[in-house]
Amino acid sequence: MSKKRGRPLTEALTEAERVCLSNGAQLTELRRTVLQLILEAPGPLTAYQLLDQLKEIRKSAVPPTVYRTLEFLMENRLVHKIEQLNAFIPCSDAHHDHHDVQFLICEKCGTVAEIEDHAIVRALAKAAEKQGFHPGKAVVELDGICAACSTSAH
Amino acid sequence: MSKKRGRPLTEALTEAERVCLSNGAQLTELRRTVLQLILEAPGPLTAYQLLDQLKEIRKSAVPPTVYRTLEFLMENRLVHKIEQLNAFIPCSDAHHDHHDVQFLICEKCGTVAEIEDHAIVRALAKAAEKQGFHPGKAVVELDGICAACSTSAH
DNA sequence: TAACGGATGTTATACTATAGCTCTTCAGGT
DNA sequence: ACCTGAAGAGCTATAGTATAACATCCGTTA
Repeated sequence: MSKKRGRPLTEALTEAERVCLSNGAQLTELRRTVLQLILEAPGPLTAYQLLDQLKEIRKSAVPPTVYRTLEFLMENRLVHKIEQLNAFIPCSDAHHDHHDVQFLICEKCGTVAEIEDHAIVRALAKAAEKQGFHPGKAVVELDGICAACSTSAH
Repeated sequence: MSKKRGRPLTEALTEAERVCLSNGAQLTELRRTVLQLILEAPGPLTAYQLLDQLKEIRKSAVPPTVYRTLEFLMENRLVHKIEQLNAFIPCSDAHHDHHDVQFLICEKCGTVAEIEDHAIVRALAKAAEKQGFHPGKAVVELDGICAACSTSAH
């Protein structure tokens, strides 16, 4: 799994603080800790992987602790859930529309890339309209092999 | 939940038989029964809902029974899993490319419509190519309100 | 100080899915 | 007829994912 992240950790956390403030929400120590674990991970983390790590820091952590925290972080657009994996990744950009994002899941290395492709969004909207369907959130997850894994020959 | 289905039950089952044969697979009584339950349902069924129904017919049914059967039915393109719901629906058309299908999930009535929109497929392929990503299967699930629910005013 | 709302603690349980081994059946080769 | 191998199904146990419901703590404000 590649360790590359778009932003340094502290910058991402500061940004998260700002986002929460502007949403009238508080990034408490627990929430900040969980977000940090997700940011530091080389790939998607399941709730229970997160729980195991969290327990080392916060003895009282149990499943509801992490699920509640994840719910908060998702509401505030700081993390995404990957439905196929039951796992969570940091949101790469708090500014884009949280509902119109797509994921590229590499079956080799396990990394998940987040993209925001407007052609896809438009195609989805148009297809929905054709059916008289009023769309809310879209789940778009592509499985395959990422660029790095397909060039490195094995 | 609307009860409308595209095809009569027996026709769908006959077609399923044909598909399995041409895949060198056998639609056994168990598999046929499970498929029929899914076809008759007004909406998506979870594995355990299916299990409960199956138990009334086949006393020996346990979770692996239904999961194995579902795996078979998915491999043979007879059912789809809706990732967001952990639930299963019949495939509306065994002929289309099983990987390039999209779902419209109504939050009001719970029905799921299956579509095959080539503009979406093309947009996905293009976006993947931009990233050097080699796509396999795509999960595309749109949440929203279906035409029927948005016209009937409530 | 009382009342409240948000955050977290705590216990229990519900729901989803798979591992791994056994047993039967049936087709194909001898 | 006999052996064998592969597919299907039975069976037990357990792993993994998620939520309900109620208790407690704490800071703000009426």
